[in-house]
Formats: sequence, structure tokens, C-alpha cells
Amino acid sequence: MITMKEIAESAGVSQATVSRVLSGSTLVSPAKRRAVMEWINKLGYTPNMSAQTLANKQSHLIGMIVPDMKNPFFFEVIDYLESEMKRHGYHLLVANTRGDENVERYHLQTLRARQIDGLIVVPTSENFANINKLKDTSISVVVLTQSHEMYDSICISHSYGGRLVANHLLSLGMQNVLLVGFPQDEKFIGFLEVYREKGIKIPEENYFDFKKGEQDVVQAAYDAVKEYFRIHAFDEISAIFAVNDLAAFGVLHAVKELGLDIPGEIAVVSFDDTFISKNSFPALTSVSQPLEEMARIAVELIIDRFHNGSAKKPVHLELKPSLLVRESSVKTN
Amino acid sequence: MITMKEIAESAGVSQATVSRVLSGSTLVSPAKRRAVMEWINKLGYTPNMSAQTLANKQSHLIGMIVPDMKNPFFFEVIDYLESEMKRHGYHLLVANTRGDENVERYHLQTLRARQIDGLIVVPTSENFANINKLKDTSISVVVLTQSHEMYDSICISHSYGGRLVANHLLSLGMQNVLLVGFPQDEKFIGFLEVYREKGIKIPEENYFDFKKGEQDVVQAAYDAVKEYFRIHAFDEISAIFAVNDLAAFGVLHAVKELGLDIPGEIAVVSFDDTFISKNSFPALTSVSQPLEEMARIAVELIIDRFHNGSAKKPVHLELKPSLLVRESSVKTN
DNA sequence: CTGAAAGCGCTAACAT
DNA sequence: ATGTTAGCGCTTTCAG
Repeated sequence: MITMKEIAESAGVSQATVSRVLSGSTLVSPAKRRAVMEWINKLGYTPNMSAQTLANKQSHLIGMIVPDMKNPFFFEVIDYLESEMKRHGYHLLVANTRGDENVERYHLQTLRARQIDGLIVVPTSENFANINKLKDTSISVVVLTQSHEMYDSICISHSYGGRLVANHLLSLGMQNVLLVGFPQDEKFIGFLEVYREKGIKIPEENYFDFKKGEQDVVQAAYDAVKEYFRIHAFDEISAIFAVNDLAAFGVLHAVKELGLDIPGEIAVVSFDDTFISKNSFPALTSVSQPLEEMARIAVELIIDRFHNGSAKKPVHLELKPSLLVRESSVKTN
Repeated sequence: MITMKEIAESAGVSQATVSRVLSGSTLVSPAKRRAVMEWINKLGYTPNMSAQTLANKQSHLIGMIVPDMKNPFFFEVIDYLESEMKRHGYHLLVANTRGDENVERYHLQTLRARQIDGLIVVPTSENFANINKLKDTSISVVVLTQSHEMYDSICISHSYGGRLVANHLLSLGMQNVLLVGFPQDEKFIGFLEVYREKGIKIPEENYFDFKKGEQDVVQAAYDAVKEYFRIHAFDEISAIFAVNDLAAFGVLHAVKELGLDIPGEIAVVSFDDTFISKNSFPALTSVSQPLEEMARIAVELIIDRFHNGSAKKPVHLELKPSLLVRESSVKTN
């Protein structure tokens, strides 16, 4: 690895001058600048960002912690974030907790040690137990997909998303629905509110509950549907609302295996609108999150906080999701 | 951020002693060790890895460059890699080229600047143009999913995978097949070899060619099938072999939309065996790569090279894929 | 405009 | 067993 010192010696200037050239300072004579540039190219100099980080107290690194890297939703988020960071000259350090709070704690610690300029977290721990401890560190954090009072946070209104689904299904006259996911999820709460407002009750047994931290969501959802219909007649429900695309994928598999027509005999509605929703057959009606916008804002917030400190109080963004109606709930032809 | 120096002052010892405690050196008296540990906890010390990297010339960072982060195959790989790196105390820096060679070049440069201890690349550029230039740098690279003569490389035999598919389809008496992907792909070449050996010819028009760097593979595959059947009768082919799961997903969608029975009227075979293969309906017969093993070896190779230099000559691993037969090619009930 | 020198936080001889 | 010191590669005053 060739260093600034070496190119300084070769070009017959001081290290400071090389540094100035590299940083685009105007205080360098054209002649020296040219000489330095020549040697930089000739010797193939690459700056040492660790040294820069140490000297500047800025790493241009953003850490991200997610609970499940295998979920396409997170991958699409990561993809947008990575892309957005590149635009700003940042790099992404990803860490996966696999739903384990201890792993989350570990990553919180090691990412901090890496001098990240900011952290984007999709919380794993219950009640934000781990991330709340970051409060008395100087690190700026953005909580993604959930709202958090202490930190900047960006999410959609899940309950509004649930309401969209409810209104859609009700407009189709579908009164009995199976919910596949985590009953405490805001989207289901919003959904149930609407039904309650209309005086329609969804029986308890129609809330299928995943174990917290369930890793094979597809399989769990598949099993849920199979189990439900082992006990219930096919015409007892008219629709299934899945907590996310992974779950919907499992639901779809099960429903088709049972030979039920979608949406004729049973409608399926999903959440997140990843490539799975768009490309399944039938294509899934799904609640879509404005991921690109969320990613853009997240990166901007992080960078802004880094420079302008924690002076301003936390920004809480709650964007509105939208419902994309496709063939899994409404026959088009 | 509290530093070693501050700990040293608080504990009334030298910085070197703190460093020794932290590195687990035995050359510290129990008393001082205890005192130091107390202050470390009290003050909430976190080491500065940039400084460590600078002093040690080791970052414990591994970079990875992939051409398409949205492909489930790659994110399953990334997931395994991240997990494996964590076991070794490494972190993963991911970069996505989106099929753009210029972006690949950019990342090669910036990742190097970040002092990564090693690089795992899934090549984007034709003929390895970009990565070949790493040869005269000291960085250790592992090429993943393809074989490369200069660097350590880990891949499966794609042509063997293609042969597995060919033999499987032939055993089912399927003589005319539509290939959806990139005709120059080894898996298709292997596939065609077997057919040729049996004296069976697949007409040129049955090779559907994606544009290089095609980003929406699902859609492209969907379109390919639709287009094929716009011109051809349904019974002209008995099977479709898709280049990967993303393509197979599109194929599946199209075939079902056309109302064809799978595998009765048409069989579908895929490659990579991601969660898509496992969970589609019908579940896809697919060629499976030993991802976990590949990830483990990749990380071990990188770390080994880092410590033992480029002395030994490159290791080339070509693992054998296996064919998982599911309902998309063979009716089970 | 340019160079010398101090410092970022940590490690690793080298003394003692 | 412990402290002192000299870097690691870069940025940034401070002089000139």
C-alpha cells in the first residue's frame, strides 16, 4: 500500500501539499498540483480511510441492523439504502440479528466501535430495550419501520395500511377473514378496528399467531392455512390477510394446494408489495410502502444529524402506504 | 467517545496497561486489571476500530460486491456470509453494482480504501476486466459463483447442473425444451451437450436470450414465455428450463396464466433453489447449490490468505450441485 | 503557496 | 509487571 508520504517524497513536496491536492484545496500551485497528480497515478495511490476516519472523526460509514436479512422486504430496503448511500459517498455495513436480542446487542456494540457516522435500525428487541441504551452515546440513529420517540424514525402507518385492506375487503363483501401473522401487529389492529366499526366481529380463532422471531415465515404461514382448513370448512372465510409477502407466499401455496380458486373462493391480501406480490400468480393485492422515499430520507436524516448534532428534536415521519389491488382479490377479466 | 487514555488516567495506570488488559495479556497484575475493568465499565469505553485498524494493519472487514442485491440467490449468499463472518469477528461491507461495470470499478476502489482484509466478488464485468486489475494489489480476493484462474474461486459446476436437468427431463421423455436465460450460460451448454449426445436437437428459437445485465429478470422471463406461445402451439415443448429462480418465478406466472397444467402439460425446472423454488406452487424442481458450505469456505479462504499471504497458489473449488425434484416436473400424488 | 509539527486512538517494541 | 516511546496514515493548525 503506497502512502501519502511516499508520493510526497517522489514529487518532492511535503505531505501536507499532497493532502491539499487530494482534498481539492485551491492553495496549491498548478505546477505542484500537476506533479503530485502524476505521481498519484503512476504509483497507484489509494487513500487509507481508516487514517482519515481517525483524523477527521468521520467514517462515511453507516451501519444497519435488521432482524431478518432473508425477508425480501428488508432486502429491497437495503438495496435502496445502499444505492442512496453511494450517492452521498457512504458505505453500508449490514448486520443481521435473526431475531435474537443478544445478537442485536452485540452488533450495536461492534458497529459503534467501527466509528459509524450513524445507524439505521429495524428493531429486534421488545420495547426497544437495546437501542434505547444508545441514547447517552453520541451516535445518531434512525429507527426504520417503527415509530420511536427518542430517535428520528421513519415508518408508514401500519394501522392505516390495515384499514385500507379492511375497507377493500368489505367493499367486496368479505366479512370473515383469516389473519396470518402477529396479532399484536398494528396493521391487524387497524384492520379489526374497521370491522368493529361496521359491527363485524372476527372470531379469535381466525388470528393466527406466529411465534415471535419466527424465522421461516413462509412455512409458518403455509402451516397456518393448512391447519385452519383442517378444522374449518372452505366457505367459512372469504379472504386471508397475510402479515407480509413472505407469509402471503406460504398462504398462496397452501390455498392453491387445497384447490381453492383465488379470488373466487378465497381472496388473499398481502403487505409490503415486494417482488413476490408483483410476480406471484395470481398477482397479490398488497399494501405498498414508499421504500425509495423512506431510504432517501433515512440517509439524509443520518447525515444531517451527524453534522448538525442532536440539537434539534427527533423527527418522526409516518408516511401513508397505498393499496395496490391485483388479481388475488379482484378478478380482472 | 471515551478513549484508552482517559481510562488510563482514571485508573492511574499507563495506556499500555489498559491496552494489555483489553487484549487479554497475562502480563498484568490482577489488581490493576480489576481497576482498569472497573473504569472501563464505569465510563462505558468502546474501542476505536479505526485506530486499531491503523495500528494493526488489519480491519476485520470483508468487502463483498454483487451484481444484483435483489436476487434472492445473492441475498441468501449474503446472509450466510454475514453469519459466517460474525463467527470470526468480521463485518461485512456490501456493495451492489446493479450490473454496471463502472460501478464495479468504483466499489473496487472505495472498498480498497477502506482497508478491507479481503474481498468476495461475484463478477459483474465481462471477462473479469475490473477484478483482474486487483492482481498487483496486495488484497486477497475470492471469486464466488465463477471460476477464476488468478484468484481463489468457489463455484459449482454449472454445466454439471445443466446435465442433471437434462438427464432428469430426458428420463421423463421430454425432448423439446425451452431455455430461458442467457444462452452462453454454462448450465445451458451442459444441458445441450447431453441432448446432443442423445442425438436430440433443440431448435435455436428455443433459446431465449436475456439482455446482458437485465435487471428485471422475472418480467423478462414472463415475457419470454408469453412471446414463445404467441408463436408456438402449447404442445411444441414439454418443459421449460429457467436460468435461475427469479426467471422461474416469471415462467411460472406466465405458464399458469396460460392455463397450462404443471407438470402435466409443461414441466418447469429452475436453478439455485432459493426460497422461491421451495415455496412456489407447484414447488419447483431445482438445482441446488451448497451455499452454506460455499460461504464458510469463502470466509475461511479470505482470512487464511490475509494471514498467510499470497504465497500459495490459488485454490479453485468446484462443488457439485444437486437436483431437487419437486412437483413442477414430477407429479407426486 | 508551502512545509513543519502536532494529534487522532491504539499497538508493540523497548526499557526497567 | 508496567511505563515510555515510536509509529500507523492522514488532516490541520501554525509559521513563514
